[in-house]
Amino acid sequence: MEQLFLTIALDTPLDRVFDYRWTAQQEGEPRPQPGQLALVPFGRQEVMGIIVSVGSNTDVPADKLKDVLAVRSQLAPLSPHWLALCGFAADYYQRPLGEVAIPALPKNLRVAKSTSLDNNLKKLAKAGLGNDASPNPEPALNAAQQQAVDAISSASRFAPHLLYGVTGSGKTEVYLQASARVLQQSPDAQILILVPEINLTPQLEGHLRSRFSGIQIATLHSGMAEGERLRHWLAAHLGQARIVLGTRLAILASLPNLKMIVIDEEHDPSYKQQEGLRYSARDLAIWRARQLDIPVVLGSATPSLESWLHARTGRYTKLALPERAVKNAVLPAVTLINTEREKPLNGITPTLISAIRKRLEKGEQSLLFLNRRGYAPVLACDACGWISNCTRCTAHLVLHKGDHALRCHHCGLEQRIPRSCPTCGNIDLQPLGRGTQRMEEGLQAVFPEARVFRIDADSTRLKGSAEAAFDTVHRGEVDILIGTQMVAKGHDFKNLTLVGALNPDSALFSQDYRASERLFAQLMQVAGRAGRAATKEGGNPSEVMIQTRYPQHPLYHWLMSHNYDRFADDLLEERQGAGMPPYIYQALLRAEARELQFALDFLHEAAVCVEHPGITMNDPIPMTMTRVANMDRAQLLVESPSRPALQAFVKQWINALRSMKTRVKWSVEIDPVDI
DNA sequence: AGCACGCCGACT
DNA sequence: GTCGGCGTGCTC
Repeated sequence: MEQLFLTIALDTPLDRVFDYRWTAQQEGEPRPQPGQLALVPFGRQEVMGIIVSVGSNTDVPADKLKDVLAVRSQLAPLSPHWLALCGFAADYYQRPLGEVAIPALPKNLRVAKSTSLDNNLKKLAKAGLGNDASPNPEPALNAAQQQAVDAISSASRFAPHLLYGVTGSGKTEVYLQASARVLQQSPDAQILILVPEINLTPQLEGHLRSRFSGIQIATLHSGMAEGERLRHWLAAHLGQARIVLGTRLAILASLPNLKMIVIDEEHDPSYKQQEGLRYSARDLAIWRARQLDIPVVLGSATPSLESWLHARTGRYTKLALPERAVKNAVLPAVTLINTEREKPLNGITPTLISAIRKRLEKGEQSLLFLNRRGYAPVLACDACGWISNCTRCTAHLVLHKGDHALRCHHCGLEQRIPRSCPTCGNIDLQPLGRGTQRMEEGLQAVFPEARVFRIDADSTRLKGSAEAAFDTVHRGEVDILIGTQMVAKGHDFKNLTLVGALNPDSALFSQDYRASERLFAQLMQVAGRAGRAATKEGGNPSEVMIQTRYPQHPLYHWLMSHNYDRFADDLLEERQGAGMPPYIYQALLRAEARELQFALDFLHEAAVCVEHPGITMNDPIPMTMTRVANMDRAQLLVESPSRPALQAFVKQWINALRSMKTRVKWSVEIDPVDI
């Protein structure tokens, strides 16, 4: 009877692998393979692990060794490439392999029972995922699009392309036709397409289905039911699905025949995971493409400064789509409304009001963008100065009028709206500032005959309701749409000819140096919702109006001339001069404790606990929002112009921090985005 | 991280 | 007398 020892990676913070004993239970039982999943006893629990190697000896004493409970031999092993990808991510983000690889698998694969796996394998063997959408022919491309498709599909090796074009310039069509060529080149080729948000998948998925009728398309995102998630993951893993469309988590999908990766809106912050393993799906995509020696396409109207720099130095090939794909389409005119000179009434200036009225008269739609949900960001007492602060966070409780609640957007604390001031009893409490709910109410009062509609995280809390809400707008059942950044992405509204940004200024002077590039991208994106039907010959000319107190700000200057090139070049120069990313690399040590001083003390100790030549060690500082959910948070930023030097330092540092045995909760983030 | 064991305070 | 607080110790 064959006796083997399996080395297995488990989802635990312990930075090592574990050996288990395996004995063939019956004649002909298949030998376990690296990359297969194995159920093992661990401590007092049973957990799923990944076999990283199989051997006939072990250093672990026999009395400590336990037996493997089951090997999922019905599932093809995960490929060495996939394990290498997880290995790279683990190494780069400084986590154990198992903590990266295991959570990347669908939950139903990690449970003790294999019934869901077996059932889904059976289902896929019988019918696959199917795709009986009626086929749609390829439209003709303009010259720039054609050039882009040619460049991408003629690259048979690792080749990063930055597809640079405004909303409506036809980036999607380039993805589709480049994909078509790759799929034609080999009968089992797979393509991975990443999008920033779940909201965007249904629309693109529809395009893909009809263009690639008969070809199986898997989707992967966090909103899927577990069974469905497993089925789609398996279709990708088995190579049946030749196109995989998903959000950032899809970058860790198993794709045995991956031949091209597309990252749409590559600058989007949601590609950065903000909890647990804080990976950048975009960066992992680049690594994966290089490892497989395949092309990767990064698409954006406002590329990240990282990608912009790479395009300038020639590491990435820049493919520009200078015009809107609709023949003779014009970009919307961007104008500024100076709110110093023209005071807004209830958050909106007379100029913007009359622009909306004009659209109403013509039966066209208007979109108002306000990145602040709720009714008012704070409730205050005029008499004594009380304001609605969260008791657990350094934040205000936001007034939500519809459900009569004060709610903290950071810890979820919820209270009923007090009838009178909790400190002085004054019954006349005033909402300060304006959120989307209050704007909706105000607009309805100004335009009682208009159909005013709001889309934000609150109005679309229920599953599927976001899609339904967008459909309502598409069907023309809305005159004035008010929304947060949710409305800025993906959807193009045919009858929309006016976009108003109500209060974008706050990002101009933010602590976070990345805030302005995000604002530019956001305004550019929201502007792109309008006017796709407008042409030089007529149609509906569309307009973007921005209410601002700082009309002289360079950001608005470049935005009005649709000149991201200059904006990005200027920012890069600034960053280079100030020694900031993408010219240097950063890691952030975060600490949280019941009291701020504990966190700061820990960080001060951490700052001196190892030698750090070539590394800039900044001062520990409390986070901008110091307290969240009753924990005080502080951070320590370390920087270096050399990525390998920073990596090596952090590795050492983490070891030293582990042995410090503190009660402070800490974590290290590589390439942090919001500091 | 879980999940145990372990030794000191207020309760049926 | 027990239920339960969270300190520390271990996981092949």
